[in-house]
Amino acid sequence: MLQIYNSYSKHKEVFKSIEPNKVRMYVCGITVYDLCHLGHARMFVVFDVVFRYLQRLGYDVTYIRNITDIDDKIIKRAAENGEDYFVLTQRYIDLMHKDCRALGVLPPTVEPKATENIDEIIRMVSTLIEKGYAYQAQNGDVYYRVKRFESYGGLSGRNIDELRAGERVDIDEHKEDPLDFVLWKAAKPGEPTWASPWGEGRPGWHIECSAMSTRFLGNHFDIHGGGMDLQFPHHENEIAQSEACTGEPYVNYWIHNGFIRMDGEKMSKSLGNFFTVQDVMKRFRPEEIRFFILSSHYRSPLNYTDANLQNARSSLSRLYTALRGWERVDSQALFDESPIVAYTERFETAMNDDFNTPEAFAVLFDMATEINRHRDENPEYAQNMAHALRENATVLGLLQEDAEVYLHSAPAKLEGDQLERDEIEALITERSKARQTKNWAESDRIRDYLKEQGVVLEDSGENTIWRRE
RNA sequence: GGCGCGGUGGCAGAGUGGUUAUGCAGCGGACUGCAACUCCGUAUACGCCGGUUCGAUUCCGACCCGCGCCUCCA
Repeated sequence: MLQIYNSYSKHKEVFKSIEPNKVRMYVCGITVYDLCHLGHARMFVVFDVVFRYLQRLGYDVTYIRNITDIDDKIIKRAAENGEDYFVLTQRYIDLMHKDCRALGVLPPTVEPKATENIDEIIRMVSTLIEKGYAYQAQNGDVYYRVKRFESYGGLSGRNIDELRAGERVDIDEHKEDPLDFVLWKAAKPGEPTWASPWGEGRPGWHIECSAMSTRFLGNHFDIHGGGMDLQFPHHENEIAQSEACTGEPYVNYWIHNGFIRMDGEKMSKSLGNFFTVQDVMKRFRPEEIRFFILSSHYRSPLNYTDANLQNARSSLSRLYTALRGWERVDSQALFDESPIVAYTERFETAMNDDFNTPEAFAVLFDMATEINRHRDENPEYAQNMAHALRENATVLGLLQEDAEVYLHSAPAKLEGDQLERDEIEALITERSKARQTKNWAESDRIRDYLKEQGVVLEDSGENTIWRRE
């Protein structure tokens, strides 16, 4: 039975979907004005695993992940570049998709954009005004009237008075209340705009998610996710907008992923201490990055260090090594037999506990040990265990590559020369000849040379296999 | 200041009121021409102080330290 930590209740709760066998899930994607950094990657990967695991449990999942393609930062960046905002956003959307593909992130069911849902946004703002939850101010902006929404603060655990007393609320003379937030921004010269009942303008940030989630998932849906930093005010505001608009509960389970850290601090754009996914992929395989992300629980902070990425490399190498030689055979004779099923049950128990991927990893490693242990003496069992290992890893989006291909692949986009496969194999042949004549000096010379080139040899009897490290 | 999260062995990272997490690294052994891979074995642990308990790393309280949100941010 799946349990999910609900950020709203601050407890783990048994997951029960609104409709039997169906899950409707919305996740806040990114604002597309720059390259994805590791923090974005964590969000993509974490919710990809949620998506995959819900499907594994047999749910028909509708997964919506939006793209924010109009906002202040986009407009500013486009102006700096002297290009149209939609040229800028399209470029970064393409790059985001490229990063996601590399990281093994499955496409969501629908990936809506703010600018393609302006009608829905306008409709929602209109309803909020009609119901007295919103008002147009002197400056033309439309604001949400926070004090009208009684349960405001429920998600982030704060109340309106505390927020008002907070030091960082900036006073805006146009707002009735400093906590009110913008739903529709009146046009400023030179900005992209859309026509609306309140004049030319563009949507505020929070409203797009309310509008798009409602459009694609209905008024009330199962899961809403995003980064921890979106809990307040973004998600709090979404609840206020949607529930005020529809009069129905908005979301049953809120899931928030933790941050990536650099030297103990949150990795973020504003602090400037971030690595882009592309930066890291110059030195590590995308799968190593994915492994690194899933090696800690999704709600915990995750420290970015070279050592941790190296650790992911070694660990993944161990798993692929166990899979080597058991490639994609359909035989399932033993797959359903109890010793193997027991591991899969342990794996699911781990995942059922709020997507405990580190615990799930432990099971995968135990399976790997089991394969290695029985490789020679009971190959049929090992084969089926390998099959089961791969099946379980699929839920994490890992170990999908052919083991031999993975282990032969370059772990980094090295500058300079890298030995080609043919050269490596020629050297191995040469070394084998030396070994046959017990010319150990020559044999070791070749092995040392390859080692310097990042190629490790493994002898087993007459055969020698290799991998890159 | 308000709200919240966390401090686990050399590193990373789960978990539990009494029994091996797991991975990497270390040590010993097997395998090997030597290695690598693999297997077997093994050491190192639960921030500090009290309390509850037969027994606490695990529950409760205080304290120290770190982090996050309160402002755009995954």
